[in-house]
Amino acid sequence: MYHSDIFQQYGPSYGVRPPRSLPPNYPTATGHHEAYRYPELDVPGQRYDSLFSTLDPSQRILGAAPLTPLSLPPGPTLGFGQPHPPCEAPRLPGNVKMTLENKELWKQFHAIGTEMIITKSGRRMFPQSKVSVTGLEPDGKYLLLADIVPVDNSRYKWQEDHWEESGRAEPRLPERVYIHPDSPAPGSHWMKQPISFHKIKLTNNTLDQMGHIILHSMHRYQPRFHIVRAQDVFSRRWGGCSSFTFPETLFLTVTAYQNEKITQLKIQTNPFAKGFREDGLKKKRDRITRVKRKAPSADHEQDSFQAAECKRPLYGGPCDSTLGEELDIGGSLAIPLPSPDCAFHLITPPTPAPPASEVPDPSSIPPMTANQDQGTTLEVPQQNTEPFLETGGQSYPEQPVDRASSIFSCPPESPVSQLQSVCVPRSLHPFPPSFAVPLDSPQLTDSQSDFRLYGPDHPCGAEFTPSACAVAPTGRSEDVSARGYHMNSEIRFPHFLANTGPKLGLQFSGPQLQRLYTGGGWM
DNA sequence: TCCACTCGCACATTTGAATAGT
DNA sequence: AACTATTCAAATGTGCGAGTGG
Repeated sequence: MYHSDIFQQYGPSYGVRPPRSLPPNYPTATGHHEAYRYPELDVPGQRYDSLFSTLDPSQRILGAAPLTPLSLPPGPTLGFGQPHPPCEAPRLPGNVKMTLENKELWKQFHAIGTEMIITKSGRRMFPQSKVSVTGLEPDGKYLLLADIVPVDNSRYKWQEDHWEESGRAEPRLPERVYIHPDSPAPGSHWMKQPISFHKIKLTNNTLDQMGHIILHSMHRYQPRFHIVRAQDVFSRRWGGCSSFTFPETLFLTVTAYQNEKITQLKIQTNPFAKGFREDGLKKKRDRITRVKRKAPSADHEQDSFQAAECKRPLYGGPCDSTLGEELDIGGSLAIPLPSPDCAFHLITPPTPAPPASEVPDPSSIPPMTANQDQGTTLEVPQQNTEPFLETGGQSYPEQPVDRASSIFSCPPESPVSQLQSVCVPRSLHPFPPSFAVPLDSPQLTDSQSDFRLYGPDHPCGAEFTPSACAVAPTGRSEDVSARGYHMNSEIRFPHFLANTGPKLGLQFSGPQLQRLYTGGGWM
């Protein structure tokens, strides 16, 4: 049974975190960056207004109540292992662990260079993100969140058979956080079965109001997963949080696949793309069409690829987030199966970012390798931009697969005033060269500058429940979908907490939140 | 001309309502 | 009346390829 069957009253909802202020060395007025910089977004309290300029201010997206005084570790992730400022909640105990469930499939894609299609209307990720969690208190309530942050400060282009940099990255867009629809749920619920984030959708539409995660095309991104102890998504206090990344889930965004191998692998492994498999009707028909339309040489190229690389099964295990179901891998791709350790990297621990002048020479940083023993802690200079995953060969090194050791736990927290202590895997696994994070990537520092949630006052006092602060969702009757909720409807919170310092500004909109609102009340 | 991007298409899967049977 | 199983249509998720625009 899927989670949502159990917690039907909690539809998936999306959150938006206002963009952090840009560091001094972030590209600004040069080149084309400025044109996309949305400078008004830097102004506390107005960051999102430009995104919804066509809406009456009183009806602009919601801003859920002062969700919490805490924040997720900010991006960007300039390479794995880079220290992150903390969430403002204490870390969850070190025995809280997360593993990537379908990592074999992720590895398949990662070995080639994962590409994710992004579309205006939003596209799901494939492979899907599916994780398992252990170490939670069975009766404690937790939220599971996911977000996607840029890995570096570059834009990429596909050159014949590999990716290469083609300039600086587009400015960062407002970051959105996907809240798993089961949230909040007891630890026992999260631990009893794998947790699928398959409903995450990626878009390149900067004006998106559906709550999809907005990304730039031709950029590299890293999904992150966060476990937050809280009574509900609107909790004002978090009881702790931990964040996790899995190196093999790094991907490049595209509007059309560039690497033919990725296309073939997606077709072979994604059930929705069955129609494009060699034995599919569509494939046969299209092949006929192509033969008529194209020069023979093009077909020859296609066939040679199929012959050379697509004629043996990829792997045997489940690869889909369709919980527990084995995927039908009908055919044939001969992408070499790497055997890396896919240990996740706990990115939680953390201290505020130091001044740029304190940034140490990356070369002075001790080498880090994957499969580190649990609990190992390294002293890592702050603001290190050295990638966790060093540049290496095209394939993963052979390493013993050890699930237990792939789980990483942190020792007790040290005072934030002390040198930052970061939990890192002991061994690194190399990305394919095209995916390696350049050592000289400009640093994107984070500043925990305070920002305001919408509205200067919050006349509803401490009551930040929908009944106290929200207005009923709107929606025309003709917009009601067959599935029972209003399309394009929003739930709006007209009242907001006055700014009292750094806050996470989660926002919600769209049918998901309406379902949350109408589906059974609030916890 | 190149290339990133959008859009419509056909196909496969998923979902949920309607119906039949127990 | 309640529950389960089956059927079917609509919704949704795919990659493809033509067309567009910078």
